[in-house]
Amino acid sequence: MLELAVLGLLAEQPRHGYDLKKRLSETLGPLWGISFGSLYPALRRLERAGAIEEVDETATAPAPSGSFVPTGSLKGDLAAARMRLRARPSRRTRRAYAITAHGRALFAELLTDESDDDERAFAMKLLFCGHLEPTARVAFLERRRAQLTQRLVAERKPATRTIDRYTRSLLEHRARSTQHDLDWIAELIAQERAEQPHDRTEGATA
Amino acid sequence: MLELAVLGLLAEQPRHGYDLKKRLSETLGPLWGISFGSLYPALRRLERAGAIEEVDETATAPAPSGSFVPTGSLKGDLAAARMRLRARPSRRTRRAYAITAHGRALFAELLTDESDDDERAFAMKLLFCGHLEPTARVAFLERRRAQLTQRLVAERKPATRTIDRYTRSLLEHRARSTQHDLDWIAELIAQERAEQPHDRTEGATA
DNA sequence: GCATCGATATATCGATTCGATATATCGTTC
DNA sequence: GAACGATATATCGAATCGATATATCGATGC
Repeated sequence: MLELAVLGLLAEQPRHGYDLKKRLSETLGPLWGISFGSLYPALRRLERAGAIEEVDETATAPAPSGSFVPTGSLKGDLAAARMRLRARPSRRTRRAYAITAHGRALFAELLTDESDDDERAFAMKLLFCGHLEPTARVAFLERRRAQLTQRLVAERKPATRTIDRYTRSLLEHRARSTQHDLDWIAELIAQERAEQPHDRTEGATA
Repeated sequence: MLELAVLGLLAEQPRHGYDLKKRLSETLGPLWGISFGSLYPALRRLERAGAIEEVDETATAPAPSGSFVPTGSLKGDLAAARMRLRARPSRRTRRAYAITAHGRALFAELLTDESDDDERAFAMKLLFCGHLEPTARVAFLERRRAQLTQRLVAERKPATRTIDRYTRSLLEHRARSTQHDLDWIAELIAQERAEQPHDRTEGATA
């Protein structure tokens, strides 16, 4: 699962481990945040699998090297050089990784894989579902909706045994939370359909 | 954390592993449900620590051992024995565990431990917070409230970087969910205070 | 210059948990 | 009495976490 997140971020641009961790932690929050203890092993797994490769950090996005305009002023050049240095302050043998062609294929595969649909996987996939075709994206959201609907049915049925007051409160709250999630997904799907009114080949709902 | 759940359930009555798993899974749901791969090791850890002990399943609640009246009739004894067997259909060398005095102390300690306050721990503790003193229970809920309040502050502040549409939706939904959780906790606290209007030693809120 | 400090950064360890799997036993059915 | 499905214990490998170790850089103060 973590692989998906790493590949998704590296699909945008090369990054190093600490950066990946920061991005994921601030997006996923403390809950579902990842730790170094899982990130670095994951990076090595991906590298071993040929999905990512270590790259020179100077070779990153902005523009091909030597692109910044020479000002002609020494002072200006110095300032620019300092800026560049500031932009990549290399700490302890920083190792940047870039995604490979094989990595992109793996990313696409993980993104459409239906066998690992737990809470975490859904959140991760949603973050990157912009990479999916509109049709596939709706299918992904519908899958989640079906999952939540099914869960809600199970949660709505009254408990078979006598339960503690606090337990009951927890159960009730959880059912409400599931309903809340469901409404959200339904809203997302509605937005998708509004933007893609065509293509109704697969008869989902009415 | 799993230890807390096991001890909490065994505090009511002796149970065997499969039973514990069933109870916890149906209460905690698929999310936060436990697996055998963690339950059985946990049972052995607890047994090794002297917190639980294996007991004869016949020695459960109803009455102390040797309590059922010897009928004097061989036929009657046989029927009674059969009844007892039927009452506890022992599958593959079923092993029932009971909590020990030391286990109860450990349970109380885990229940009031403030160092492990993640989502899971909160749900688990809430299930058993009926065992706490009203004061301690309110403190526990207040701790959770503070935690959620803090999280909400972090989630409410707009993202520093430009984010994807789906990412933004996820972030917004998460903030709403946190608010939802917060309302729930506030309600629980209000109920507690309504029932325990005395004791306002520690000036929480107004 | 240079000592120190805090933020950045990679890495590893032990413990915990999960998911899958193996295996045994019981009750039921035919 | 064979076959089957539910009950039940157990273990394995992989993934992850939380803590910790270690290294490097930039800034500060002297």
